Amino acid sequence: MLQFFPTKSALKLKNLLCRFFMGLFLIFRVFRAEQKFADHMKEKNQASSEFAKKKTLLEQRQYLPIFAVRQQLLNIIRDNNIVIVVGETGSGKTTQLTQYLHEDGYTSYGMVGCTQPRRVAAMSVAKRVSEEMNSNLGEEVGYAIRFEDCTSEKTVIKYMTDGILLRESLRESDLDHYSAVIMDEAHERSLNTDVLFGLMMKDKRSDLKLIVTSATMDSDKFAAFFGNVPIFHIPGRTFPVDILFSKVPQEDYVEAAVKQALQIHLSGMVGDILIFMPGQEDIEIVERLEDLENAPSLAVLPIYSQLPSDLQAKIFQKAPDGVRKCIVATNIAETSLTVDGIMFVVDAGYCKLKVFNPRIGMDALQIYPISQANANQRAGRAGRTGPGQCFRLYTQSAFKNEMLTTTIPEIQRTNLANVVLLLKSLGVQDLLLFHFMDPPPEDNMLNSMYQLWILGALDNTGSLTPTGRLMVEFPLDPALSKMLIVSCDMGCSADILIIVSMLSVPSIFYRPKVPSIHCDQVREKFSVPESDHLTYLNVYLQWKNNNYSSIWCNDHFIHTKAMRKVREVRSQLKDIMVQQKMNLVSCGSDWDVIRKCICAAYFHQAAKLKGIGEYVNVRTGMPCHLHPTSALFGMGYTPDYIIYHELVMTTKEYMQCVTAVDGEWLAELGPMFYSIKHAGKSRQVSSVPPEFHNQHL
DNA sequence: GAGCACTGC
Repeated sequence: MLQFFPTKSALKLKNLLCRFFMGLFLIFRVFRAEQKFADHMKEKNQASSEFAKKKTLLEQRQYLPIFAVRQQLLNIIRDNNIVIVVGETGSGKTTQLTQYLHEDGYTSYGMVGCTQPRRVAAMSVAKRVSEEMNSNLGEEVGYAIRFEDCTSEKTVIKYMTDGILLRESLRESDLDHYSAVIMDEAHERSLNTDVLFGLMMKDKRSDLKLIVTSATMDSDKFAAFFGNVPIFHIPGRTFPVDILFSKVPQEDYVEAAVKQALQIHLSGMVGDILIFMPGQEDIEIVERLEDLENAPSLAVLPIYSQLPSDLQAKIFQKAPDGVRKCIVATNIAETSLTVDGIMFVVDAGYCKLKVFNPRIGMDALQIYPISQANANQRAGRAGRTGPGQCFRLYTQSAFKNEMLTTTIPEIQRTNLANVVLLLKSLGVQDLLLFHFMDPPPEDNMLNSMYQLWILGALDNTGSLTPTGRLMVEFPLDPALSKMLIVSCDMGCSADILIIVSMLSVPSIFYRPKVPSIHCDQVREKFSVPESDHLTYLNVYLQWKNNNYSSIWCNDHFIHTKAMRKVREVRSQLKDIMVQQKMNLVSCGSDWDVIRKCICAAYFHQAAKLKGIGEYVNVRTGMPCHLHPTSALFGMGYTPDYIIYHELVMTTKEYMQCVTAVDGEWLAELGPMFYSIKHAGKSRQVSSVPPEFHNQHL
């Protein structure tokens, strides 16, 4: 790095230059107006500073490991339509590959597209590359993420999230605008990446170059999937990390992690510590590390996605001199954010995963051992600024014999209703024959098709109905799209639009670590006793009445960031509704209409009261519980029938976001499920035998 | 009377 000190000779030089420019100034003044001169100097200064910047950027580019193999890489891409690139951390693949293809002429007949699994990555990489190419962001180099299209007609290099490319392929299936597509970080195997993989194999243009980047572990599998295509290896530039395994299995990983961190801290070695924990709860326990009096000058900083952003920012701030940072993180720190200065990683070896069970239509959020790939990624976090150490709180044999090499891809453990709808709209006839790299369980596919049939998106032959076609337009789960579509006929679309937007954003309510009665009292002000959905509507309307104020949010224990996102989602959905000529009307204060509309899209997720505060699933008979955050919880108001938005298994089977409905609505709106049984005076809704359902699969 | 890893359109 260059440093400038105002020495004597430098001051002399400055004086000389000043005189020189003063002289110039006087001469110019004779011929030109002052303003013109100023403009000229401005331009000149800009040009020279840009030259300096360009030079250093060019030098930086040439210093990257990928530069040494540039020509080889371009040759192999020229000779093959699909190439797997293994690019280690720090190789420069993400910023350079696109530019090399541009320099090699690929942008003369189409764009070079590059997908990223995360929005921030797409934005920041595009910014960097536009600087390296000496152009303004959004011109030659641009990016596109949800809610933000920063590209123009000039754009030749386009970074985007994988979801954007997937949506684009809906509109033009052969990706005509592109001459080359790079799917970066494909080893993360996001749902969108996996669907794109299959589509790329289905009917790929013969002149489209596809470059898939992967980690070493998956490269052979990737190459085989795409038809034994070549693998190209780019070395990385990171520092070595010593890996130390636990000699014996640890019973309590929280305690073990705290002990290990303390040992590092007291050993006198310099550098910050990063501890990986599975969830928020464990992180809060580890924080008590700070209380240990014998640990001087240690700053314990938690980080997880639900943490308010001002507290999140703390991990990036420099600690005071002599203070060591000890960051306690979920797997958010594995890929999503990078902290410099980490020399030690303490890895508990667990993470939380959401796994979908199609048989009962329920997600289970559970703690699982991480995979070897995760473990290596975590260890790598210690080697970014210098040589590091990674302490694994599990044995070497556990690593080798008990951990999977890679994590089970999302497509095999998630509800596929959305994927099925998307593929159907792309004209994929038999989904079970679709070319997935790792096919999802058949049960899962059939269940999703069944759910789409219930919602009227698929007909009895399994083809897309007009309703289904309309549902594809919305970036929503099928039941939510359905609710929006139905609401137009029921005259409450403006209200449902808000509810759908609220449901598309996680965690609206903020609960402080030390729970206060005040917080609960404030919350009760919004509560609509018969419905969480209506409670959400209420919150949004009140926020709107308070001019979308963030102070109002803070005063009412509501996440401002989440509410802003709700507003964005609402506006995007509204645009689609207008475009699809769907009418936007509010039913005002007639909230029964809204409840009925919710019922029309969620009748398949209903529960019946059985005992005090106990519910059973109407279809499966499985006991389900109201979640304690529900407006209906412990209110003494227990309706006979409710529908739920989501069923999640944590410590119990919990229904999240519920609304009271009339039993008769269920029979009326979901006749394929329910019939009214007349038993004396009272009428009961009963489930239609399941054999009936199977006729349609 | 519970507690929610992370993404994305």
